[in-house]
Amino acid sequence: MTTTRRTALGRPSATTHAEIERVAFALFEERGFDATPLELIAAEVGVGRRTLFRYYPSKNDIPWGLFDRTVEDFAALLDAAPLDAPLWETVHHGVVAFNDFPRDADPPHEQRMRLILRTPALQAHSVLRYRQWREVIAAYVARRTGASPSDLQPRTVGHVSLALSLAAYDRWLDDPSASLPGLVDEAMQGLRAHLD
Amino acid sequence: MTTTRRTALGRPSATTHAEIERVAFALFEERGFDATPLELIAAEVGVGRRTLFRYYPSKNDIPWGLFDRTVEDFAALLDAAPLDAPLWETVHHGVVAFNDFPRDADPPHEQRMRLILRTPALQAHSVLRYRQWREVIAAYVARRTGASPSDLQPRTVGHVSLALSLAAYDRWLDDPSASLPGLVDEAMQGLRAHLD
DNA sequence: CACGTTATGGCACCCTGGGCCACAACGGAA
DNA sequence: TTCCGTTGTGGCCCAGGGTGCCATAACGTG
Repeated sequence: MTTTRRTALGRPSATTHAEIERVAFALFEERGFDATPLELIAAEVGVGRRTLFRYYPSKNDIPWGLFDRTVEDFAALLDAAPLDAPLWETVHHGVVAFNDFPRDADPPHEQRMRLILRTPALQAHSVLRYRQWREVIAAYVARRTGASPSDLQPRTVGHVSLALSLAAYDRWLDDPSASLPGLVDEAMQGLRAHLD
Repeated sequence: MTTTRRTALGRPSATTHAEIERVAFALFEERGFDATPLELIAAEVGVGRRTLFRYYPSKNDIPWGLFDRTVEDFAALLDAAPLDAPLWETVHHGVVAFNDFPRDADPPHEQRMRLILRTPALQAHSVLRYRQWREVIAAYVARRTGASPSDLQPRTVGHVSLALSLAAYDRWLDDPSASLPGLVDEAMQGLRAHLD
């Protein structure tokens, strides 16, 4: 994305991802996602509609912020895990830790995830974003077990890890006072009990 | 949908879901989903573009055929299962059986699922369609355990069941000679082994 | 033959997204 | 100071999905 270039060469940017995000979230909150045309966001930010597409590939991508960055962190987090624990535990702890978001995020993590997971268009789009996240898990499992990332087992673990997270988010949005990582852990315990 | 009315009252329909599906699949196969405008499908079927929207709510819904119907069957299938087996087994067998599609479907199940799961726009849309499917499972689990369908456990089982199915489909599309229900079962075995 | 009923489909419109391109706004070199 | 390369902007135009509105076509019935 746009790391603040020290050597400002060429015309300076008219806005920032953060600025667009602030304006967009305010409007989404006020009028709803679907009822907020990009035209309006652009006007509010003070840029042309065309310019928004240089900051985000699509309207659906605006609420995600720097998710790509977060995915890289997730991969690093898994790689840094000790190898003496059982594989499933390592993966699970990674997933739990991943969902421990800073409380002072702006916009708040709850608002962001509520928007994404409760707006049909965004909920649909989310599978495309979560794809890379699943692949990080599949790649890790494959490396630990000597399998290929496209084998059934690594893919299954990727899909199931996402499933647990989504179930936890579902609950969390119903009652945001609960601990999100705690709910992910609880979902895993529930699954283990279910399969026992 | 349109069950063939014996008492034809008013103007008769100009086409059928089956007809649209046939034409659409042929065009999707030939030019790809994104590169096939509804305009073209309509022309080929011999109706107006506007009319297509009276048969399908969106372009994304065309490939799904009678999935709604299938969901009802799935619910019935779970309800008919004996109560003496462990809950997880009942659910799992339901999921496996659900994925045992007739070989003579038209268009072939493989072609349909390949289109849906390998086209990004359709892959995204699929979560909206699979929602009801997940809810059938959550409702069943809730009924069997005395919980609420919106509790964490039923939702988790719904999400995880879908995860297993998707992992199996992923593999199956790579190698369609394999048995799809077999792969779902294998995914479940893999998960159990993983969590052990 | 008129009438109610049901489906069609044209028209106007809004919205997302992308190609194209002139131009604006910088820093640096001459 | 002026010119130039670089980089971001944003207007214009178009394709395509999706919706509301409404006139009209194509039936069966009385």
